[in-house]
Amino acid sequence: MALPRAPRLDEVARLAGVSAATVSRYLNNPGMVAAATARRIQQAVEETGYLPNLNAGALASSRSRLIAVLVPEIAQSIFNDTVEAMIEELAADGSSVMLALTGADNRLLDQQINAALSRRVDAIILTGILTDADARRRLREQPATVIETWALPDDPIDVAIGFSHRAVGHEIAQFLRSRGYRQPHLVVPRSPRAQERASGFIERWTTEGGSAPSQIDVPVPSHFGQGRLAFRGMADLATPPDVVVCGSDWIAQGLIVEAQCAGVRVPDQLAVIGFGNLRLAGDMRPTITSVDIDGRHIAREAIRVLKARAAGDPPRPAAIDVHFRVIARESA
Amino acid sequence: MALPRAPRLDEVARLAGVSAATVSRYLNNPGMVAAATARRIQQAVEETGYLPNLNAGALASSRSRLIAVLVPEIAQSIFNDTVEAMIEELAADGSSVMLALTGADNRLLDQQINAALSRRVDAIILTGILTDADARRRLREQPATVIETWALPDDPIDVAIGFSHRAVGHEIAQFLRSRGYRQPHLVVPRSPRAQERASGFIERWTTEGGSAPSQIDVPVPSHFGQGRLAFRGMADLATPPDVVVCGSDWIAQGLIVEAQCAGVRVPDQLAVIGFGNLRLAGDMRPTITSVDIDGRHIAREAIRVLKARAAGDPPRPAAIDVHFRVIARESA
DNA sequence: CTGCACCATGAAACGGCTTTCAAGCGGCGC
DNA sequence: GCGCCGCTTGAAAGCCGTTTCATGGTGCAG
Repeated sequence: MALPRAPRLDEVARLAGVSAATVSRYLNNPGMVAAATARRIQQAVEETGYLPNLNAGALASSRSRLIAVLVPEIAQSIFNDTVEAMIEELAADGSSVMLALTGADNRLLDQQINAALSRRVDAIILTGILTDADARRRLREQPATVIETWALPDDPIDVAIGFSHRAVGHEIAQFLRSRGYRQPHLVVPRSPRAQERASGFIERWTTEGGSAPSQIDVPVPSHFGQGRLAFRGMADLATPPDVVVCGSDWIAQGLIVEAQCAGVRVPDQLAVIGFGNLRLAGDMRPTITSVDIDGRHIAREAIRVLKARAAGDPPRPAAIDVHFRVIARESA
Repeated sequence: MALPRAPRLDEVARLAGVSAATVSRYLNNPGMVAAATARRIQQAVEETGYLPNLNAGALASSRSRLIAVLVPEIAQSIFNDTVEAMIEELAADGSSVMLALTGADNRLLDQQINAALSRRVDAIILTGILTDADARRRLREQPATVIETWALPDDPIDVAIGFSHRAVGHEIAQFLRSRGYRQPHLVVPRSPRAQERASGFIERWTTEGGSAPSQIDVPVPSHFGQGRLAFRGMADLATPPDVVVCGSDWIAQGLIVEAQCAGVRVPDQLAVIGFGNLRLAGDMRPTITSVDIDGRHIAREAIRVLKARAAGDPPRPAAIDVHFRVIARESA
């Protein structure tokens, strides 16, 4: 196991018969060097197996090509599709992702922001993270681009890419009314986003003349087991619902399983709608009506912003609405 | 939005009335400086809001405090618990994680290894990734610690932390025999690990006098929908099974749902066992018998190895067996 | 009191790349 | 034939820490 020191830029340069500066230019901007020189350098790179030291590069250029992605957790997260798309798109663009977990309660947010800033990341992408006034101020007062995703705050820290959770609530209310449901029951995770969707739903539902829905709150992160519990909890309701609006597809799935075990047919006796349009929504039996969020779209918009900034665009706050779609399936 | 340049080490030093070297020592090894000096430095750090530039630090010390974690994907991954534990434990230890996705088919493995090496990561942790001879050679010929997890290869690249998938197969066979099942059917994802478990199962099952099980292979990543399909596929079998051995809890869950829809009672008419012991296994109705892997244990062992190496331990290959446990529940 | 060991600290030399500045060179318009 | 322009390239000055080596001072044994 011989471990010869990794080759350096100047060694490649010597081999190619040019200066280190030229090799650097070739690597970062191939068009800048003459074609013949480029060929010689490329050959030297291959011959030595040279891999640039990105730490040195980051130090010299104050551009780390490292993006911090902060999420509460990944074991059971509705954001995983978005995060996966983000990492893939960034990798294709030549950046790497530093993934940091802030915990469901955001306990580690400050610490992780510091870690990201210490690494001098080019950008911090927040997904599904609530930031208090203090954190927002800190994030505003630093040079990296900050992208909030999955929501559209009134006062974005920098750039926000997401959708209106309130509008989702409206749309679900609209959808269920159009299908003729009368008595909705809400199962709402204790997250600001989910609460906002619920509030939007109630707003529209009652405006349209519906009677106030019943509601139960559940802990985050939401998961299958909560759906089961939520169904059992419904036994206590004064007026039995004809449709359950679930804060996530997992909850919807658990609720359907429990209903079926109790002999309640879905959707004939009880309709169910989820949120997130996870793969299982289309796979479940019955298939689950849900709300689709295009994570890849969010990811691509984020990259677009980052590229624009890297190209010198003035950092000007923006809110990008990526919308959402109710996907009607069997369950509602 | 004023963006004054980030404070530097020497500014903190001047404010504290010491040299930059001393501040550096205090930050990396507080015990090295006198108590009174430490207090002054700490105060200066707080006053300036100093955050060390880890790129510069990495360059100077050739220690990046950055660990690359490579996984095939995260949207639907049985490794997420392990990865989450890994990131949390590493963060607690002061390192950050660069998460890279290699794709279900490992297509991006080479590219991601290069990205990690370019960042001069302290270690590369592979989870659920198959490496061909070429990749293994490359990984061996570089200075970073390489940790393979979730498996115990015969010839670890460097350190392996995992369990024997073959032994899992043995254990499941043993377990099902002891419960009196006679006719198993295997639903096996097309991943080397899953195939190895299946092979171990068959080995033990037939050795103990059981008749050869039927088997169907399914694509990776495995998910709920495949369980449903797998159940339907069972209609064609010559001899109907009395227990289905699934390659993941998701498959098991999908299979149970489909069985119930078909009027087949689980486990009375058909037993099911999963793998991974995801949270939903305990939440499903009926609860799913599964095989538990302690992801956090794997993560902690990995940290232990990294710390030992950082402390100067000679890099000597090792295979650490973290074992596994069959969790008996209602479904089998 | 001397000498020695040890602790706390500072000065300065890197670490490997980027980028500014300047210069060489060939070509083109006049 | 001259001057200017633009394209390539090189030299060298950073970027911001870490670490080695050296030094001054302190305490303790003899």
